[in-house]
Amino acid sequence: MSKGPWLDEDEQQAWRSYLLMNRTLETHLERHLQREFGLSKSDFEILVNLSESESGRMRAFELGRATQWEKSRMSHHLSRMEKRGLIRKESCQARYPEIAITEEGMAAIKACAPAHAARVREFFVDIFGPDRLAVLGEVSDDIVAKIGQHCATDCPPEVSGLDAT
Amino acid sequence: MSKGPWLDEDEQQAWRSYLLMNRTLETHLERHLQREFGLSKSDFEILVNLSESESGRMRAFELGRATQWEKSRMSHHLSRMEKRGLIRKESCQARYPEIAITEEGMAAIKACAPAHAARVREFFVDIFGPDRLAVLGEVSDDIVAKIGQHCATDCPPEVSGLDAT
DNA sequence: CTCGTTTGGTTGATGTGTCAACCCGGTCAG
DNA sequence: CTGACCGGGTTGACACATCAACCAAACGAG
Repeated sequence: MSKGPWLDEDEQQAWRSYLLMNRTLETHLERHLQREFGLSKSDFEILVNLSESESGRMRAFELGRATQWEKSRMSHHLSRMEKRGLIRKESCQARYPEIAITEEGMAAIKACAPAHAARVREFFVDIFGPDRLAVLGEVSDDIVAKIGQHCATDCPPEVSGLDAT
Repeated sequence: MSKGPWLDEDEQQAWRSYLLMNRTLETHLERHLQREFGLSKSDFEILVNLSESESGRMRAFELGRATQWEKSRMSHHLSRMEKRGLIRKESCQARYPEIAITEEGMAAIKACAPAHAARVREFFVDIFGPDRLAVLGEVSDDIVAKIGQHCATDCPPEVSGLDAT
């Protein structure tokens, strides 16, 4: 009953440790971000990308590429962020609007970035240490690559497109 | 500008690889679960716990301890799962209801577990390999411990309890 | 006994993610 | 020109998570 694809004890155990660590770390980081600065992880991600871009403005689908979000999620979230004054949708002359970070958004991310980085260092980077961290990075890339190649052949994202025909 | 708590290039890079891997793996696993078996990760987690218990029945707060969910999340989710027929709340003679897995729930998890395990193996366990996996498990436990101890001293979960005084 | 607290659990409001459907402007085949 | 089909983006409905407030039984000290 354990020959198939099953995980043995050790594997099971490591996998569960990993899952728990993940959840714990994620919630820890997000709670601090939220409580101290009123930003969600999602807000943070968007603001990081915008603030790192030269002009402080990007097209929505560039953000989508960078964050790997679905376009509808992006659209919803950007609307909410605009309502909160963190970004602005600028319709300039081009046919698609650009997303620009506002003063307020810039201030928000500058305020929270150091504390956030410090936490990542304290609870992740420093516990791994340089060597193991490097290994983790490599393995992570391998996993992403493997899933990517798997999906390329196996799960073309819901093509069958017939709209309303 | 990089002396404070800041992350250097390599650290930054590893951390981002890790984040991406995480998201990718999680969404990959969850999509398959959802599409092939109609279960969310949350459903899966509950059903795993119930099906692993001797009697197939647990109190809600035991599930809470096992999954680390907030009690309100648990309550909401159990209600939805009951509506879908995956579990049952049995009010027997004790004052608090027990959560029991149904035939249908049992069938669902038995159906999806092998495929799920196979994916975890293919995209995670086998890519790490036994040694690195073991290391990851240890580091994960360390991180959880560190966050735990940090929170014990630093962030007692919002005590101030005054109800409506 | 009675009041205050703790424990286990529910509820409702709100914010967020996902899916499917749709819209609109280009592009390309015929 | 017409009509299929993109790519980029929005919308609405729904599932889900979180928070705060609440409820009821059990416990403990006075």
